[in-house]
Amino acid sequence: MEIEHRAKAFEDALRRAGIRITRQRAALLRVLAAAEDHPDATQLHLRATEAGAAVSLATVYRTLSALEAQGVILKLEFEGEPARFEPADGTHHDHMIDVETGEVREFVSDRIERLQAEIAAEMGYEIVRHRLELYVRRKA
Amino acid sequence: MEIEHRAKAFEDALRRAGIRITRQRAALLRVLAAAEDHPDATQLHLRATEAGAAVSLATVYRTLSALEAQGVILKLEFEGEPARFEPADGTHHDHMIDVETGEVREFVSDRIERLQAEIAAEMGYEIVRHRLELYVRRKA
DNA sequence: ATGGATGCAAATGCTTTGCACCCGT
DNA sequence: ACGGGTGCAAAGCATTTGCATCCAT
Repeated sequence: MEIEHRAKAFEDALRRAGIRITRQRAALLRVLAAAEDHPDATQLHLRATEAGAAVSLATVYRTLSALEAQGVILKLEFEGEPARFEPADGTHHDHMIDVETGEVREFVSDRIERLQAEIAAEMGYEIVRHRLELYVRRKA
Repeated sequence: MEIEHRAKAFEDALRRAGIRITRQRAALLRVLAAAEDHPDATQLHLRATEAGAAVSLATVYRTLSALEAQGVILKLEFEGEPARFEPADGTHHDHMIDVETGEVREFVSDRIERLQAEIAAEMGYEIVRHRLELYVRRKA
């Protein structure tokens, strides 16, 4: 199954970094692996709890930090809401947020990526990371 | 002088919106009009205080909200720091943050703007606002 | 004069942390 | 067994808010 496989991949990444796989971390990894949306810490806490794995909110935060440090997940900070998280599945993408519904959609644009790099280079910099968010409304 | 002129323009915008120009607001407008950088609420509070105009931090926040609502200033929310503010001088631009020094530089790219609009349109949306930040490092 | 604006301190919301106990390796 | 991990409650930070007082219009 897809989710289990993904969860295992996460575990391996952590183990490689010398991080212990505890009951609560395993639970969170499974929840994250199953996430189709972009849940925040509280939602992850809730999902883990509903799945029968008691985890404290503090541990959720601590685990998310560790996962982010390992590059296993990405932290998304949209305007005016708690941070959300998504599994880092390798392919970089940016986000489009429907301001009406809150729905988040992903998109990629090689051309924009290239332009960003060009602009930075022209000013004597190289890009470490970037953030591009489009707050949109469904067209009439 | 440049700064006074800018500050007056801010006052007019507020008066037009039926907002009273109090001593503390006038002081903050002057501080904002003089800001070359991108100060946060605490820095603005400090500057107003140093300039001899006592303003409470709560009022700084309340005034910043009002100014933002009038479109007179823009709120910038970079990663991992308190919100910063900049006077809205009409021309839209994005930001490049030097991760080493914290320095913020502005840039514009019509091409990126256009591509963003295209992408949104293709997906059936129109852009309400967007946020593009490049976290960069000086090139070797 | 009168309703919006201010100051203070308390409250909020998200996130982090100190500490004593626990458990994965 | 031992050192990292956990839970709990308390602390931290940026920001907001209730309320009594004040002042711009």
